[in-house]
Amino acid sequence: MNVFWSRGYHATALPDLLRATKLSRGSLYAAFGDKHSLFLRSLDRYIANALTRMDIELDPRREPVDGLRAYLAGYVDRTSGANGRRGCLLVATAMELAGQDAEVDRCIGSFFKAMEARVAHALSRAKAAGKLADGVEPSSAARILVCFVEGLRVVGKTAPTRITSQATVDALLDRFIR
Amino acid sequence: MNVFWSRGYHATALPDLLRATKLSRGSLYAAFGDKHSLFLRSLDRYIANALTRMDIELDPRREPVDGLRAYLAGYVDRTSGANGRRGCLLVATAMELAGQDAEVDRCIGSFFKAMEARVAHALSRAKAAGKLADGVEPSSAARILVCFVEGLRVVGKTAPTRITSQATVDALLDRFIR
DNA sequence: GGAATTAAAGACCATTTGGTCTATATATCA
DNA sequence: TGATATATAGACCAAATGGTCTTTAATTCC
Repeated sequence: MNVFWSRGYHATALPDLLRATKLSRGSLYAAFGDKHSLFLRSLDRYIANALTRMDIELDPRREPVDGLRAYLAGYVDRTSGANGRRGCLLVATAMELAGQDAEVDRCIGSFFKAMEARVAHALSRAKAAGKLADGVEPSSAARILVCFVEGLRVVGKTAPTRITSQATVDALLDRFIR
Repeated sequence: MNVFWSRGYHATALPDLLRATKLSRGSLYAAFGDKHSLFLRSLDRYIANALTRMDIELDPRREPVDGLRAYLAGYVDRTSGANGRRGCLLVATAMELAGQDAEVDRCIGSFFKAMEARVAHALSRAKAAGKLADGVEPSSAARILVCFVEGLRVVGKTAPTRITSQATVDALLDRFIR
């Protein structure tokens, strides 16, 4: 997973994968079939990680606003410094392969939907608790947040400065939270 | 430019470029040096197009809020349907090459700064005209908008539905405009 | 210990990659 | 028309690509 993450699909060559998996050529093909299948497994794993992380951050037993703060703080972290420069396997794959690989399309599309649903759920709990600013509607606000964090990852590739990311996140949240 | 735009740097092979430019191998190398230089020229052109488009949309002689609406409408358009699926050369390049190609880093970093500056300028004019919601600060709001639109491009790769994009943009603008 | 299974190393393959070079055709200009 | 410059087509190149296969080593099981 890590190799694809750092370099992208096309830029990752077989030797890179062999080095990373410490497998021989034969064993790698016996275990995973081919490069594409291995990539799909990596992507699945990456997505599963992201989703479980969100489930922790946005746990229904926590204060929803705290959860959203934690969720966004995670993105600040992942778009700062070396993490930022490394980028995001999901966004990179979306830009590199979406529209040309049906399987990838499915994975990524469903991930964005799942993420949006989780954020929307947290937002509606926040709304029920009277913590949302007037006129904020959870579902569209969730879509805004999803776009925003993915955009952060893009901008974070070239300008991964923690303080401005954090300030930007705070400013955004400020428009939604009472 | 169009070939790189549709397929990305690594996925674009020499034959693709020959077909697109209608040049022979020899002529292409005589004219552009190599694949990398040609790519850089494409990227420059793409960026120049984007910047002049923004200069029109956010023209200081127009109402700043109208300008911002036009600017965002452009992104709705570019992230919907076939346009959305095609994606964005800039975002794709950021994810594919940033951090591995100094020239690309420079181009993209300066583009984001330029875009942010233009948006910030429009926002501060809007603020001066009393059109901004309380507590909105132009520079951080500009950063938010830049991240948001770039995120739209990412999400638009797999879910390029115009109505939801438009609704999301409207909902976001609603948090900033009085 | 010895047979059988498993995995590692890497030779090997066809194809494709980016890039060069030569031979031919086309256009330019005196 | 005839000499010269220009651009074409495409042969050609070494290197790298993803993928297979055989040979050798290590492990497992009886």
